[in-house]
Amino acid sequence: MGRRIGIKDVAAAAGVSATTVSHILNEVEGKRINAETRQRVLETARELGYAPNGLARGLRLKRSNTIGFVSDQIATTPHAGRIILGAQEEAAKHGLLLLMLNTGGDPELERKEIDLLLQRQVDGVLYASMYHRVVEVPERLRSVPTVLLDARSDDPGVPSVVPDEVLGGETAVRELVRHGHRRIGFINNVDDIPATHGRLEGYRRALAEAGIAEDPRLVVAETTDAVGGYRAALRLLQAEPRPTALFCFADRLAMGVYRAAAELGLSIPADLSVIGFDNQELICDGLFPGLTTVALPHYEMGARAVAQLLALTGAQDHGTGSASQEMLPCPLVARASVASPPRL
Amino acid sequence: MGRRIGIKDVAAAAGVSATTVSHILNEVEGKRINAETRQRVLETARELGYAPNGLARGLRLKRSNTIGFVSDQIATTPHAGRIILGAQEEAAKHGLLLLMLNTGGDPELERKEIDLLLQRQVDGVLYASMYHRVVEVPERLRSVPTVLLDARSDDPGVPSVVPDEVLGGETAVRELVRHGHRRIGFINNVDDIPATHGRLEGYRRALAEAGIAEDPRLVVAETTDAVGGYRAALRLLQAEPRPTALFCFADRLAMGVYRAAAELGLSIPADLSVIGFDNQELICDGLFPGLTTVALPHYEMGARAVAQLLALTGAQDHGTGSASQEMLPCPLVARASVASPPRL
DNA sequence: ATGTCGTGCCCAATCGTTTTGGCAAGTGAG
DNA sequence: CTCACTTGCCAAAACGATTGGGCACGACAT
Repeated sequence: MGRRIGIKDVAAAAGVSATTVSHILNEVEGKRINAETRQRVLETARELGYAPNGLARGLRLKRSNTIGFVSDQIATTPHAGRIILGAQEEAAKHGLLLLMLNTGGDPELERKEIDLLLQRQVDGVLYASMYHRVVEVPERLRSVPTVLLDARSDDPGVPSVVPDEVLGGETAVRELVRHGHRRIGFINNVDDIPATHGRLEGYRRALAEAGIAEDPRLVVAETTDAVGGYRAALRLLQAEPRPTALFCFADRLAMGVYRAAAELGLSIPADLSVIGFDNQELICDGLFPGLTTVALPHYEMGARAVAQLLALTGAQDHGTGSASQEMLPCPLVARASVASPPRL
Repeated sequence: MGRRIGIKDVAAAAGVSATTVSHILNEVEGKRINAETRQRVLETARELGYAPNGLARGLRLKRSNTIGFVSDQIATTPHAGRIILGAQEEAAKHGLLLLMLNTGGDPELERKEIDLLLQRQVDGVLYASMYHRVVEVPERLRSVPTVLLDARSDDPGVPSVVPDEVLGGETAVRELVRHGHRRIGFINNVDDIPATHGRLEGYRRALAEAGIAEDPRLVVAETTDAVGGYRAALRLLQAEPRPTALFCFADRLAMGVYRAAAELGLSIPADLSVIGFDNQELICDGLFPGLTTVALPHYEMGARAVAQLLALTGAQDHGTGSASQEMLPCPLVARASVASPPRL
């Protein structure tokens, strides 16, 4: 079991000092190296398959080229994988690796785990939430550049990346308006979170923009699951005149809406158009007809968060400088559940 | 911005040498320390909030307390989060952190990323697949303890953790038999992967065990999505006599089965019992009635894989020794889609 | 011959730990 | 008083990289 080969091995093989090897491999400015020597060293390094020891380098440079990914539950929610993926790929582009860590929402555990991260000398931390919400940044993280992911802070000095809920709501409703709908119901969520308020606001803006008066009977709030969607749809579809389209706070609600529509003998999209939110492929593709929806930009959020972190660590000032609370648009994903309203 | 405090700071504050502090904090055997000194050092360490520098320690110990988690696409598939979670939590129990990395199935990228991991001196690698399959272990990983996760190798020397597909199939069909079903259809997958063969084998064993002759017309293979399930169900439910229960290779297929049943005027579970596989909560809870299914033990697989890795690194021999190809059972998750068959 | 300068390389210190092999002081026996 | 032994601690050498400050040598001018 041969020891991993180190810089000294290369130096010895090439007949120079470790210093010189380091200068060459790192292309240090202001150091004069004979072209021939450089060539020789580069070649021996390649032949020997030399790769620097990250720990040693990190120790010396006080940088680990590693960023911590702390999340409450993210690893367990379905679409969250794309956040991780986005972050990981963007990080990889810059030679960074992600140290994953799930707190399960337990503050005690969170404290311990963050300490573990800091011990590992992470260059920065992504503090991610499983759904868009407002959080406090743990005290421990003050000492290291931190970006909030799918979460934001009340302190405007803390950088964050979240979806633009308002614009997302607008996008959904505009799509319905575009197809000619004027009586549009909205099944909202009941929780007091940014998405609830934001999407409602977007719904209203899109209606206003189209010159449609809001009918309060067309907005209901329900628990965000299929049963909630079912109940809400039954209620909404009793209103007179009956709405020709429903905007669901979440795709899961739409599952219930489909069932309600089937029971009422309404065909989607001929009699009723439905649009969701989240773009959970399992649901959207599983329903028939396919559910048109608005996607949360998970991948992009992950990527942007890493980019922000990089900007932060680049700047000397941790915090006030280039920190920004970024909002990403939620794109429409058209499938087959939206059509023109039925002729009366 | 005060420098992080190191072991020397503690030593100075406590009036002893760094050596002594190290001995005390690491509870080194065979070193005699005065009880009073020990107390004093422990206290100053706590007061100062000392935490060892992981990089320095790793460099010295040649262990990074970090394990690499390499996956093809895992971060993007829905239930995969639980694999990560299981691995992460088990790792955390032993003070290990997970370095995440997604190859996207690109071998070139995979090679580069694995090199990155090795540079970081990971203590071991979890090589995970997004679905149970047979893989080759990349050459690069030969130099470090590796465990396959939701994948296995043809080389029996390579340890791995996978779900027990056969037993899972048996579990599903037994549950139907237990409720009195004797005509049980199976909608299988079309791909040539272990799950396809395993679950079919399980189906057969359960039938045999119950003394039911297999009717080839009751087994069909379809693409694993709602549309496939729909088509397959229409076909199966035409057989005479009509099956009273369907076992679906995947929950997604069940979505289509529900639709087909509704169209045929069959009520679930009164007229038709349905059982799925995967336990994708989004689907199982979203369907009405809730889908009884067999769960893939994602969390446990992640945890077991870490445990195996630990066993490997403990043993001196990388490979042949305690390496095992482990199969985990898939537990039944009962909801509301299975009942006794209708009286004829 | 002496001084000056550029070129090409290397020495040694450093990062923060762990660990080996001590050493000084105390204790008890002879 | 000397010797042997224990107790409690510490100095210094790793680990593998980076880097500031050289040093030796040859070329060229004076």
